[in-house]
Amino acid sequence: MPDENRPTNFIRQLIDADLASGRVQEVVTRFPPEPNGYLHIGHAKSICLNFGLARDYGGRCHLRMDDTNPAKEEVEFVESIKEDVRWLGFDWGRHEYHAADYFERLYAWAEELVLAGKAYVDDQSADAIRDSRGTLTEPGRPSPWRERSPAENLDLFRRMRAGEFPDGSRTLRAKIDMASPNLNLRDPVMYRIKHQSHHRTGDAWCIYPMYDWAHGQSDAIEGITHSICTLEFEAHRPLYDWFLTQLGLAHRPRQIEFARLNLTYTVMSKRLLAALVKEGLVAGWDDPRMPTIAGLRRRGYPPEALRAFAERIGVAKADSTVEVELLESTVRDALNASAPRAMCVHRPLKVVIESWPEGEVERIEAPWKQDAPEKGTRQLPFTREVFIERDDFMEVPVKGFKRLSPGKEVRLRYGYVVRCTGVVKDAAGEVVELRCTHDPDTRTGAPKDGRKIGGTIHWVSASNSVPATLRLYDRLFQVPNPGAGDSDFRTQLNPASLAVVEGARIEPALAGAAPGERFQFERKGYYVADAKDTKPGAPVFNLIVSLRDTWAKIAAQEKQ
RNA sequence: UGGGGCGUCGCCAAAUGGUCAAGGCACCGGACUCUGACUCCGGCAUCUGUAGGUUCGACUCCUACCGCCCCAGCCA
Repeated sequence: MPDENRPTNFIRQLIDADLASGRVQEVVTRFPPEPNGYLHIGHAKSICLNFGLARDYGGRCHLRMDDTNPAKEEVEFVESIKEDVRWLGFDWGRHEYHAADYFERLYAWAEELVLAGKAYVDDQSADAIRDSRGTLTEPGRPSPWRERSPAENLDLFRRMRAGEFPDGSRTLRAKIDMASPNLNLRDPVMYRIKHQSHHRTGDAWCIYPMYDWAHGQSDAIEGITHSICTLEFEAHRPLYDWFLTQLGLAHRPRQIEFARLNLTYTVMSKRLLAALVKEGLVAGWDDPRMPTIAGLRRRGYPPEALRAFAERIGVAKADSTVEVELLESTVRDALNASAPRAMCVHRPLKVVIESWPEGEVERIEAPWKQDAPEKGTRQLPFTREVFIERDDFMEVPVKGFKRLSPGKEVRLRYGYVVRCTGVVKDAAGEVVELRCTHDPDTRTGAPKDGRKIGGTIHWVSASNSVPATLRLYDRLFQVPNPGAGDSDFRTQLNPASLAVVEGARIEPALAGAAPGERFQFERKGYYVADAKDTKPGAPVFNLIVSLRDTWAKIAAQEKQ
């Protein structure tokens, strides 16, 4: 039964009604991707919806490869799809199916329709079929082959299957209504001839079923109760139902349509995503800037964040575009709860603490996560020379600046309060080093005299830190709706979507980060050790999402 | 244009004839803070595409209009 705490939606209400009326006794859904590309976050919405419904209603969700077009599908995609669904946290158990496994059954049903005079073999070319389909306002014209006898149709259809005819020479069409205002009902094609081997059935077939003919029947075979798909299939529903009715199948799945996900600053179509990859605009399907599940995984997004996101955006029928900020907020939420904290200086500025004895190292024990003592601690070596963030020093501080500037104090997180006593510049006038003194009484608490320390900044030991490569990712596009109208999304790419920082310094405890391990680099953002490129001794971290930065916002407003 | 859908706060999205126009994100204040993070407090639609109508009462029913999306693949 539905969970009272979960937001309702129209699909749950339909299911509730079906259950209440006794139309169905259980809930069986399916996620039916075509294995012709990588899954993206829009698919994640559908996966969470279908598997989530099955989970909440104590039913089941099937994973079905909708592989009816051998020209586009590959096993590589089948594998990536399974990996992605699993990674998202869903389990289809033994219910993995392929539309291709139903080819024989579908064929037999097609013969039934032929015999019943409800389908016919059409010898027209694709062009001729298009020309006779009519337009939005004019009815179509019947094919000259529409009135063939069932016997002749059966013979022809069998010979189609036997491979007697070349590609495109004939089709099997449902005999419905060439004057229907719904174009999908104007004798839709059920089978086309394609002498092409299929990733699953090999060369067993040279005719392949169309989506409309395969989908509803596949649903029926599997006992699907609610066949959930996106809005563009709404006009196909009468056809979906027509086939089921003609076949007189006992089990009647019900098709329900919902609005697909759109995200700002993102493209979601497989075509555009493929173009980004093919044209080398990104580094591959799993480039961390891609909205593919593989890309988001490599980026470091935790699967629970994607699930929470799906929950937060809801399900409805109105076309909508969700702001990426909502996704980012969900990711921060998940990571804030789980990620250990650590320190990483992105653009190091050397600080010499003149009051600290040369060569002395104090090992400071700091928690991995302050509110989660069970996560343990790590040691921070405090030394005479440390690095701080260049941005955390201003020679002439603007108003409101709480970090370091000449004569002022800041706390080095988990360490001491230091005061800036000098600034060293190079010939060009660039600040290259700071001189400071520390207050030895401030290691564990506030200064004895009660003076307030406004800011705390992160730091690493100069001698006991490790260099790391940082990959700072930002949105791939600089416009909210790339490709809108007749614009070319290629011209809207964000040139700063990837910035590589080579000279960053991380605390020593981070040196051995395992690929895929996530951290919050305090005051900066959440990072993940890159799954492919991070190596012992040469760590590479990807920015998952930055921390909210109120100061940056204030500073930006001051500027205007 | 024929058919099918959809229009509630900047973005999502509840509400299914009875003072309830939820909630989240964003945004704006403020508190707290050894992360300018997190957390916390407060603000944010007299109004539900528009115009009429029905009703004691309408976001929810009716009518008309306006706007947006989908359909003319032997793609899914």
